[in-house]
Amino acid sequence: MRRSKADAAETRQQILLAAEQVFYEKGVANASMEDVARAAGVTRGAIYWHFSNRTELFLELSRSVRLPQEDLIARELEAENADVLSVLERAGGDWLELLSADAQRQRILSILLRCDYSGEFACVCERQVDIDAEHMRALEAAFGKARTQGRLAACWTPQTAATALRWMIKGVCAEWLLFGRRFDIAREGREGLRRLFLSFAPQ
Amino acid sequence: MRRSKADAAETRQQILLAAEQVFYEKGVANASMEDVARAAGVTRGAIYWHFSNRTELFLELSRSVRLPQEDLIARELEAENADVLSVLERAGGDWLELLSADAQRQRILSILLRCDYSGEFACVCERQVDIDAEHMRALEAAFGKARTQGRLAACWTPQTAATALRWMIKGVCAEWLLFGRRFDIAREGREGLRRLFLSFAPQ
DNA sequence: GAATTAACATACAGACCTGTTTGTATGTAG
DNA sequence: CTACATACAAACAGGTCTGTATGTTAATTC
Repeated sequence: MRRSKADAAETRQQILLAAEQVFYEKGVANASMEDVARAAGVTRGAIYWHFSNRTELFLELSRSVRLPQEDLIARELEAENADVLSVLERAGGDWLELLSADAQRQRILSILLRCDYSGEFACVCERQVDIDAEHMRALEAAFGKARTQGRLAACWTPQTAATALRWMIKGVCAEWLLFGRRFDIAREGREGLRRLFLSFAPQ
Repeated sequence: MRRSKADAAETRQQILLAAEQVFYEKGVANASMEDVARAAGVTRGAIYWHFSNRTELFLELSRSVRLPQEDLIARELEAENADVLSVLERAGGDWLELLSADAQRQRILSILLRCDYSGEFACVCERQVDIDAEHMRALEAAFGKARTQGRLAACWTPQTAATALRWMIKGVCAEWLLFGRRFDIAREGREGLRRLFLSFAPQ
Protein backbone atom coordinates (compact mmCIF):
# COMPACT_ATOMS: atom_id res chain seq x y z
CA MET A 1 0.00 0.00 0.00
CA ARG A 2 2.40 2.56 -1.25
CA ARG A 3 1.34 6.14 -0.50
CA SER A 4 2.11 9.19 -2.56
CA LYS A 5 4.92 11.57 -1.75
CA ALA A 6 2.51 13.98 -0.11
CA ASP A 7 1.00 11.18 1.97
CA ALA A 8 4.45 10.20 3.18
CA ALA A 9 5.23 13.75 4.23
CA GLU A 10 2.03 13.81 6.21
CA THR A 11 2.89 10.51 7.86
CA ARG A 12 6.26 11.92 8.86
CA GLN A 13 4.55 14.94 10.36
CA GLN A 14 2.13 12.69 12.23
CA ILE A 15 5.04 10.78 13.68
CA LEU A 16 6.66 13.98 14.89
CA LEU A 17 3.40 15.11 16.47
CA ALA A 18 2.95 11.75 18.14
CA ALA A 19 6.53 11.78 19.38
CA GLU A 20 5.92 15.19 20.89
CA GLN A 21 2.89 13.91 22.78
CA VAL A 22 4.44 10.65 23.92
CA PHE A 23 7.85 12.08 24.81
CA TYR A 24 6.09 14.77 26.78
CA GLU A 25 4.04 12.27 28.75
CA LYS A 26 6.61 9.56 29.36
CA GLY A 27 9.93 11.27 28.80
CA VAL A 28 12.20 10.68 25.84
CA ALA A 29 14.03 7.75 27.40
CA ASN A 30 10.98 6.01 28.80
CA ALA A 31 8.84 6.11 25.70
CA SER A 32 9.16 3.15 23.38
CA MET A 33 9.00 3.43 19.63
CA GLU A 34 5.92 1.28 19.82
CA ASP A 35 4.25 3.94 21.97
CA VAL A 36 5.04 6.59 19.41
CA ALA A 37 3.91 4.41 16.54
CA ARG A 38 0.60 3.64 18.18
CA ALA A 39 -0.02 7.31 18.90
CA ALA A 40 0.74 8.13 15.29
CA GLY A 41 -1.49 5.38 13.95
CA VAL A 42 1.35 3.59 12.19
CA THR A 43 3.78 0.79 12.99
CA ARG A 44 7.39 1.04 14.04
CA GLY A 45 8.30 0.24 10.48
CA ALA A 46 7.08 3.64 9.39
CA ILE A 47 9.09 5.38 12.07
CA TYR A 48 12.26 3.55 11.18
CA TRP A 49 11.66 4.41 7.57
CA HIS A 50 11.51 8.13 8.27
CA PHE A 51 14.02 8.29 11.13
CA SER A 52 17.02 6.09 11.62
CA ASN A 53 16.54 5.79 15.38
CA ARG A 54 15.10 7.43 18.44
CA THR A 55 17.90 9.91 18.82
CA GLU A 56 17.40 11.28 15.33
CA LEU A 57 13.66 11.49 15.88
CA PHE A 58 14.33 13.47 19.03
CA LEU A 59 16.84 15.67 17.24
CA GLU A 60 14.36 16.43 14.51
CA LEU A 61 11.75 17.26 17.13
CA SER A 62 14.12 19.62 18.86
CA ARG A 63 14.74 21.39 15.57
CA SER A 64 11.08 22.19 15.21
CA VAL A 65 10.94 24.74 18.01
CA ARG A 66 12.44 28.17 18.07
CA LEU A 67 14.20 28.81 21.32
CA PRO A 68 14.14 32.20 23.03
CA GLN A 69 17.60 32.76 21.66
CA GLU A 70 16.69 32.89 18.02
CA ASP A 71 13.74 35.18 18.43
CA LEU A 72 15.59 37.48 20.73
CA ILE A 73 18.47 37.74 18.31
CA ALA A 74 16.15 38.55 15.46
CA ARG A 75 14.47 41.30 17.43
CA GLU A 76 17.72 42.72 18.65
CA LEU A 77 19.26 42.91 15.20
CA GLU A 78 16.42 44.83 13.62
CA ALA A 79 16.82 47.60 16.18
CA GLU A 80 19.79 49.46 14.81
CA ASN A 81 19.84 52.75 16.64
CA ALA A 82 16.92 52.27 18.96
CA ASP A 83 17.13 51.83 22.71
CA VAL A 84 18.70 48.39 22.80
CA LEU A 85 17.72 47.64 26.38
CA SER A 86 14.04 48.32 26.01
CA VAL A 87 14.02 46.30 22.80
CA LEU A 88 15.61 43.39 24.60
CA GLU A 89 13.24 43.67 27.53
CA ARG A 90 10.22 43.73 25.28
CA ALA A 91 11.51 40.88 23.15
CA GLY A 92 12.05 38.73 26.22
CA GLY A 93 8.61 39.49 27.55
CA ASP A 94 7.02 38.84 24.18
CA TRP A 95 8.73 35.52 23.92
CA LEU A 96 7.48 34.47 27.34
CA GLU A 97 3.99 35.50 26.38
CA LEU A 98 4.25 33.54 23.17
CA LEU A 99 5.34 30.55 25.16
CA SER A 100 2.44 30.89 27.56
CA ALA A 101 -0.01 30.72 24.65
CA ASP A 102 1.60 27.95 22.62
CA ALA A 103 1.01 24.51 24.05
CA GLN A 104 3.21 22.79 21.49
CA ARG A 105 6.16 25.00 22.31
CA GLN A 106 5.57 24.31 25.97
CA ARG A 107 5.64 20.58 25.38
CA ILE A 108 8.80 20.60 23.32
CA LEU A 109 10.61 22.86 25.76
CA SER A 110 9.48 20.64 28.61
CA ILE A 111 10.83 17.62 26.82
CA LEU A 112 14.14 19.35 26.23
CA LEU A 113 14.33 20.43 29.87
CA ARG A 114 13.36 17.11 31.38
CA CYS A 115 15.56 15.01 29.16
CA ASP A 116 18.69 13.35 30.40
CA TYR A 117 21.41 14.24 27.93
CA SER A 118 24.06 11.93 29.24
CA GLY A 119 24.74 9.11 26.85
CA GLU A 120 22.87 8.72 23.60
CA PHE A 121 21.31 12.17 23.58
CA ALA A 122 24.55 14.07 24.06
CA CYS A 123 24.43 15.24 20.47
CA VAL A 124 21.05 16.85 21.03
CA CYS A 125 22.50 18.64 24.01
CA GLU A 126 25.51 19.84 22.04
CA ARG A 127 23.28 21.50 19.54
CA GLN A 128 21.52 23.38 22.33
CA VAL A 129 24.85 24.43 23.78
CA ASP A 130 26.00 25.74 20.40
CA ILE A 131 22.84 27.76 19.91
CA ASP A 132 23.25 29.03 23.43
CA ALA A 133 26.81 30.18 22.88
CA GLU A 134 25.89 32.04 19.72
CA HIS A 135 23.03 33.66 21.54
CA MET A 136 25.34 34.80 24.31
CA ARG A 137 27.64 36.44 21.78
CA ALA A 138 24.72 38.33 20.27
CA LEU A 139 23.43 39.37 23.67
CA GLU A 140 26.84 40.58 24.77
CA ALA A 141 27.15 42.59 21.58
CA ALA A 142 23.79 44.16 22.25
CA PHE A 143 24.70 45.06 25.81
CA GLY A 144 28.01 46.38 24.50
CA LYS A 145 26.11 48.70 22.23
CA ALA A 146 24.02 49.81 25.18
CA ARG A 147 27.18 50.52 27.07
CA THR A 148 28.62 52.72 24.32
CA GLN A 149 25.28 54.52 24.26
CA GLY A 150 25.76 55.18 27.95
CA ARG A 151 22.62 53.24 28.76
CA LEU A 152 24.21 50.48 30.86
CA ALA A 153 24.83 51.11 34.54
CA ALA A 154 28.47 51.12 35.60
CA CYS A 155 28.07 48.13 37.87
CA TRP A 156 27.19 45.87 34.94
CA THR A 157 29.42 44.68 32.15
CA PRO A 158 27.97 43.48 28.85
CA GLN A 159 28.95 39.98 29.81
CA THR A 160 27.47 39.94 33.28
CA ALA A 161 24.30 41.60 32.06
CA ALA A 162 23.87 39.04 29.31
CA THR A 163 24.50 36.25 31.79
CA ALA A 164 22.00 37.62 34.27
CA LEU A 165 19.36 37.92 31.57
CA ARG A 166 20.01 34.43 30.38
CA TRP A 167 19.83 33.01 33.88
CA MET A 168 16.56 34.72 34.54
CA ILE A 169 14.86 33.51 31.40
CA LYS A 170 16.15 30.00 31.81
CA GLY A 171 15.18 30.00 35.44
CA VAL A 172 11.65 31.18 34.89
CA CYS A 173 11.08 28.76 32.04
CA ALA A 174 12.38 25.81 34.02
CA GLU A 175 10.39 26.81 37.07
CA TRP A 176 7.20 27.24 35.17
CA LEU A 177 7.39 24.25 32.86
CA LEU A 178 8.79 21.68 35.24
CA PHE A 179 6.77 22.43 38.32
CA GLY A 180 3.19 22.57 37.24
CA ARG A 181 2.95 26.05 35.67
CA ARG A 182 1.84 27.40 38.97
CA PHE A 183 2.09 31.06 38.07
CA ASP A 184 1.40 33.48 35.26
CA ILE A 185 4.63 33.29 33.35
CA ALA A 186 3.87 36.17 31.02
CA ARG A 187 2.99 38.56 33.82
CA GLU A 188 5.56 37.53 36.40
CA GLY A 189 8.18 37.04 33.73
CA ARG A 190 7.71 40.54 32.42
CA GLU A 191 7.78 41.82 35.97
CA GLY A 192 11.07 40.04 36.62
CA LEU A 193 12.50 41.39 33.40
CA ARG A 194 11.31 44.87 34.27
CA ARG A 195 13.15 44.80 37.57
CA LEU A 196 16.26 43.32 36.05
CA PHE A 197 16.37 45.92 33.31
CA LEU A 198 15.73 48.63 35.87
CA SER A 199 18.95 47.59 37.52
CA PHE A 200 20.67 47.62 34.12
CA ALA A 201 19.82 51.27 33.57
CA PRO A 202 22.14 53.94 34.96
CA GLN A 203 21.01 55.37 38.34
CA MET B 1 28.91 -15.21 53.67
CA ARG B 2 27.08 -13.20 56.22
CA ARG B 3 28.86 -9.99 57.23
CA SER B 4 28.66 -8.12 60.51
CA LYS B 5 26.29 -5.25 60.99
CA ALA B 6 29.10 -2.74 60.55
CA ASP B 7 30.22 -4.48 57.38
CA ALA B 8 26.70 -4.32 56.03
CA ALA B 9 26.47 -0.63 56.73
CA GLU B 10 29.70 -0.12 54.87
CA THR B 11 28.42 -2.16 51.94
CA ARG B 12 25.35 0.01 51.85
CA GLN B 13 27.51 3.10 51.79
CA GLN B 14 29.64 1.63 49.03
CA ILE B 15 26.52 1.03 46.98
CA LEU B 16 25.43 4.62 47.45
CA LEU B 17 28.86 5.87 46.43
CA ALA B 18 28.88 3.63 43.39
CA ALA B 19 25.38 4.73 42.44
CA GLU B 20 26.52 8.32 42.65
CA GLN B 21 29.40 7.63 40.27
CA VAL B 22 27.43 5.52 37.82
CA PHE B 23 24.31 7.68 37.81
CA TYR B 24 26.52 10.68 37.23
CA GLU B 25 28.24 9.09 34.26
CA LYS B 26 25.32 7.37 32.57
CA GLY B 27 22.27 9.09 33.97
CA VAL B 28 19.83 7.54 36.40
CA ALA B 29 17.65 5.97 33.74
CA ASN B 30 20.48 4.64 31.58
CA ALA B 31 22.49 3.00 34.32
CA SER B 32 21.67 -0.60 35.05
CA MET B 33 21.73 -2.10 38.50
CA GLU B 34 24.48 -4.37 37.24
CA ASP B 35 26.59 -1.29 36.50
CA VAL B 36 26.09 -0.01 40.00
CA ALA B 37 26.79 -3.39 41.53
CA ARG B 38 30.02 -3.82 39.59
CA ALA B 39 31.19 -0.35 40.59
CA ALA B 40 30.43 -1.16 44.21
CA GLY B 41 32.21 -4.51 44.07
CA VAL B 42 29.07 -6.48 44.90
CA THR B 43 26.28 -8.19 42.97
CA ARG B 44 22.80 -6.97 42.31
CA GLY B 45 21.66 -9.18 45.14
CA ALA B 46 23.36 -6.88 47.61
CA ILE B 47 21.68 -3.84 46.12
CA TYR B 48 18.25 -5.43 46.21
CA TRP B 49 18.88 -6.41 49.78
CA HIS B 50 19.56 -2.83 50.85
CA PHE B 51 17.19 -1.02 48.48
CA SER B 52 13.92 -2.31 47.16
CA ASN B 53 14.48 -0.92 43.67
CA ARG B 54 16.27 1.73 41.65
CA THR B 55 13.83 4.46 42.53
CA GLU B 56 14.43 4.01 46.23
CA LEU B 57 18.17 3.91 45.68
CA PHE B 58 17.90 7.19 43.81
CA LEU B 59 15.67 8.66 46.50
CA GLU B 60 18.16 7.73 49.18
CA LEU B 61 20.95 9.27 47.13
CA SER B 62 18.99 12.49 46.75
CA ARG B 63 18.54 12.61 50.49
CA SER B 64 22.27 12.62 51.07
CA VAL B 65 22.88 16.12 49.72
CA ARG B 66 21.91 19.38 51.31
CA LEU B 67 20.39 21.69 48.76
CA PRO B 68 21.01 25.45 48.78
CA GLN B 69 17.63 25.83 50.39
CA GLU B 70 18.40 24.13 53.64
CA ASP B 71 21.70 25.86 54.23
CA LEU B 72 20.29 29.23 53.29
CA ILE B 73 17.39 28.78 55.65
CA ALA B 74 19.69 27.84 58.50
CA ARG B 75 21.87 30.85 57.94
CA GLU B 76 18.94 33.17 57.64
CA LEU B 77 17.29 31.96 60.81
CA GLU B 78 20.32 32.47 63.00
CA ALA B 79 20.47 36.13 62.03
CA GLU B 80 17.79 37.59 64.22
CA ASN B 81 18.29 41.32 64.12
CA ALA B 82 21.19 41.54 61.69
CA ASP B 83 21.03 42.91 58.19
CA VAL B 84 18.98 40.16 56.57
CA LEU B 85 19.95 41.00 53.03
CA SER B 86 23.68 40.88 53.52
CA VAL B 87 23.29 37.64 55.44
CA LEU B 88 21.33 36.15 52.56
CA GLU B 89 23.82 37.39 50.00
CA ARG B 90 26.73 35.97 51.91
CA ALA B 91 24.95 32.68 52.54
CA GLY B 92 24.19 32.29 48.86
CA GLY B 93 27.77 33.05 47.91
CA ASP B 94 29.11 30.69 50.55
CA TRP B 95 26.90 27.93 49.32
CA LEU B 96 28.09 28.38 45.76
CA GLU B 97 31.67 28.32 46.97
CA LEU B 98 30.98 25.18 48.94
CA LEU B 99 29.52 23.62 45.84
CA SER B 100 32.53 24.59 43.77
CA ALA B 101 34.82 22.73 46.18
CA ASP B 102 32.72 19.63 46.79
CA ALA B 103 32.86 17.18 43.91
CA GLN B 104 30.33 14.85 45.49
CA ARG B 105 27.78 17.59 45.87
CA GLN B 106 28.39 18.57 42.28
CA ARG B 107 27.75 15.05 41.10
CA ILE B 108 24.55 14.60 43.06
CA LEU B 109 23.18 17.95 41.98
CA SER B 110 24.09 17.13 38.39
CA ILE B 111 22.24 13.87 38.66
CA LEU B 112 19.20 15.61 40.09
CA LEU B 113 19.28 18.23 37.36
CA ARG B 114 19.80 15.87 34.46
CA CYS B 115 17.24 13.35 35.55
CA ASP B 116 13.93 12.90 33.81
CA TYR B 117 11.29 12.95 36.52
CA SER B 118 8.35 11.92 34.39
CA GLY B 119 7.23 8.44 35.27
CA GLU B 120 8.88 6.34 37.90
CA PHE B 121 10.95 9.14 39.44
CA ALA B 122 8.06 11.50 40.00
CA CYS B 123 8.23 10.90 43.73
CA VAL B 124 11.83 12.07 43.85
CA CYS B 125 10.76 15.22 42.07
CA GLU B 126 7.89 15.80 44.48
CA ARG B 127 10.26 15.80 47.37
CA GLN B 128 12.36 18.46 45.69
CA VAL B 129 9.28 20.54 45.00
CA ASP B 130 8.22 20.32 48.63
CA ILE B 131 11.62 21.40 49.88
CA ASP B 132 11.53 24.19 47.35
CA ALA B 133 8.18 25.47 48.48
CA GLU B 134 9.25 25.52 52.09
CA HIS B 135 12.40 27.33 51.12
CA MET B 136 10.40 29.96 49.28
CA ARG B 137 8.28 30.59 52.35
CA ALA B 138 11.40 31.10 54.45
CA LEU B 139 12.96 33.38 51.87
CA GLU B 140 9.82 35.44 51.57
CA ALA B 141 9.70 35.80 55.32
CA ALA B 142 13.30 36.98 55.31
CA PHE B 143 12.66 39.55 52.61
CA GLY B 144 9.54 40.58 54.49
CA LYS B 145 11.69 41.28 57.51
CA ALA B 146 14.04 43.31 55.33
CA ARG B 147 11.09 45.26 54.09
CA THR B 148 9.90 46.16 57.58
CA GLN B 149 13.46 47.18 58.35
CA GLY B 150 13.26 49.53 55.39
CA ARG B 151 16.06 47.73 53.66
CA LEU B 152 14.14 46.52 50.59
CA ALA B 153 13.75 48.87 47.64
CA ALA B 154 10.20 49.91 46.85
CA CYS B 155 10.21 48.27 43.45
CA TRP B 156 10.64 44.81 44.98
CA THR B 157 8.15 42.81 46.98
CA PRO B 158 9.29 40.03 49.31
CA GLN B 159 7.82 37.54 46.90
CA THR B 160 9.39 38.90 43.74
CA ALA B 161 12.74 39.31 45.45
CA ALA B 162 12.69 35.74 46.70
CA THR B 163 11.72 34.53 43.26
CA ALA B 164 14.50 36.48 41.57
CA LEU B 165 17.05 35.10 44.01
CA ARG B 166 15.82 31.58 43.51
CA TRP B 167 15.91 31.92 39.74
CA MET B 168 19.42 33.25 39.82
CA ILE B 169 20.82 30.48 41.99
CA LYS B 170 19.00 27.79 40.06
CA GLY B 171 20.10 29.30 36.82
CA VAL B 172 23.74 29.57 37.72
CA CYS B 173 23.84 26.04 39.12
CA ALA B 174 22.17 24.57 36.06
CA GLU B 175 24.39 26.55 33.73
CA TRP B 176 27.56 25.56 35.50
CA LEU B 177 26.84 21.93 36.19
CA LEU B 178 25.14 20.96 32.97
CA PHE B 179 27.36 22.72 30.49
CA GLY B 180 30.89 21.82 31.39
CA ARG B 181 31.59 24.10 34.36
CA ARG B 182 33.03 26.62 32.01
CA PHE B 183 33.30 29.47 34.48
CA ASP B 184 34.24 30.20 38.06
CA ILE B 185 30.93 29.65 39.78
CA ALA B 186 32.06 31.00 43.14
CA ARG B 187 33.40 34.25 41.72
CA GLU B 188 30.80 34.90 39.04
CA GLY B 189 28.03 33.64 41.28
CA ARG B 190 28.99 36.04 44.02
CA GLU B 191 29.22 38.79 41.46
CA GLY B 192 25.74 38.04 40.17
CA LEU B 193 24.40 37.95 43.72
CA ARG B 194 26.13 41.21 44.49
CA ARG B 195 24.44 42.95 41.58
CA LEU B 196 21.07 41.43 42.38
CA PHE B 197 21.27 42.46 46.01
CA LEU B 198 22.40 45.93 44.96
CA SER B 199 19.12 46.25 43.13
CA PHE B 200 17.32 44.99 46.24
CA ALA B 201 18.71 47.82 48.35
CA PRO B 202 16.86 51.15 48.45
CA GLN B 203 18.19 53.83 46.09
C1' DG C 1 26.45 -24.56 70.53
C1' DA C 2 22.21 -25.22 68.11
C1' DA C 3 18.94 -22.50 65.98
C1' DT C 4 17.97 -18.61 63.79
C1' DT C 5 18.51 -15.08 60.82
C1' DA C 6 21.00 -11.36 58.43
C1' DA C 7 23.66 -10.44 54.37
C1' DC C 8 24.63 -11.36 50.64
C1' DA C 9 25.67 -14.42 45.75
C1' DT C 10 23.73 -16.97 42.05
C1' DA C 11 20.45 -18.55 38.94
C1' DC C 12 16.34 -17.98 36.49
C1' DA C 13 12.09 -16.47 34.23
C1' DG C 14 10.12 -13.27 31.62
C1' DA C 15 9.07 -8.70 30.08
C1' DC C 16 10.39 -5.23 26.95
C1' DC C 17 12.54 -2.97 23.30
C1' DT C 18 15.47 -2.28 19.57
C1' DG C 19 17.15 -2.86 14.99
C1' DT C 20 16.67 -5.53 10.94
C1' DT C 21 14.72 -8.14 7.54
C1' DT C 22 11.34 -9.56 4.65
C1' DG C 23 7.10 -9.03 2.27
C1' DT C 24 4.03 -6.28 -0.50
C1' DA C 25 1.21 -3.09 -2.72
C1' DT C 26 1.34 1.00 -5.04
C1' DG C 27 3.27 5.33 -7.17
C1' DT C 28 6.07 6.66 -10.83
C1' DA C 29 9.57 7.02 -14.47
C1' DG C 30 10.68 5.67 -19.00
C1' DC D 1 2.78 -0.94 -19.62
C1' DT D 2 6.67 -2.63 -17.36
C1' DA D 3 10.21 -2.20 -14.22
C1' DC D 4 11.73 -0.32 -10.27
C1' DA D 5 11.71 2.46 -6.18
C1' DT D 6 9.01 3.90 -2.28
C1' DA D 7 6.43 3.60 1.89
C1' DC D 8 5.21 1.15 4.78
C1' DA D 9 3.44 -3.56 7.76
C1' DA D 10 4.68 -7.67 9.99
C1' DA D 11 7.61 -10.96 11.71
C1' DC D 12 12.00 -12.07 13.66
C1' DA D 13 16.24 -12.29 16.31
C1' DG D 14 18.74 -10.86 19.93
C1' DG D 15 19.99 -8.41 23.83
C1' DT D 16 19.31 -6.26 28.20
C1' DC D 17 17.40 -5.48 32.46
C1' DT D 18 14.43 -6.28 36.24
C1' DG D 19 12.59 -8.69 40.03
C1' DT D 20 12.46 -12.78 42.51
C1' DA D 21 13.54 -17.19 44.28
C1' DT D 22 16.73 -19.89 46.21
C1' DG D 23 21.25 -21.15 47.98
C1' DT D 24 25.06 -20.28 51.25
C1' DT D 25 27.73 -18.70 54.95
C1' DA D 26 28.67 -16.41 58.93
C1' DA D 27 26.80 -13.37 62.91
C1' DT D 28 23.68 -13.39 66.59
C1' DT D 29 20.73 -15.12 69.81
C1' DC D 30 19.37 -17.78 73.47
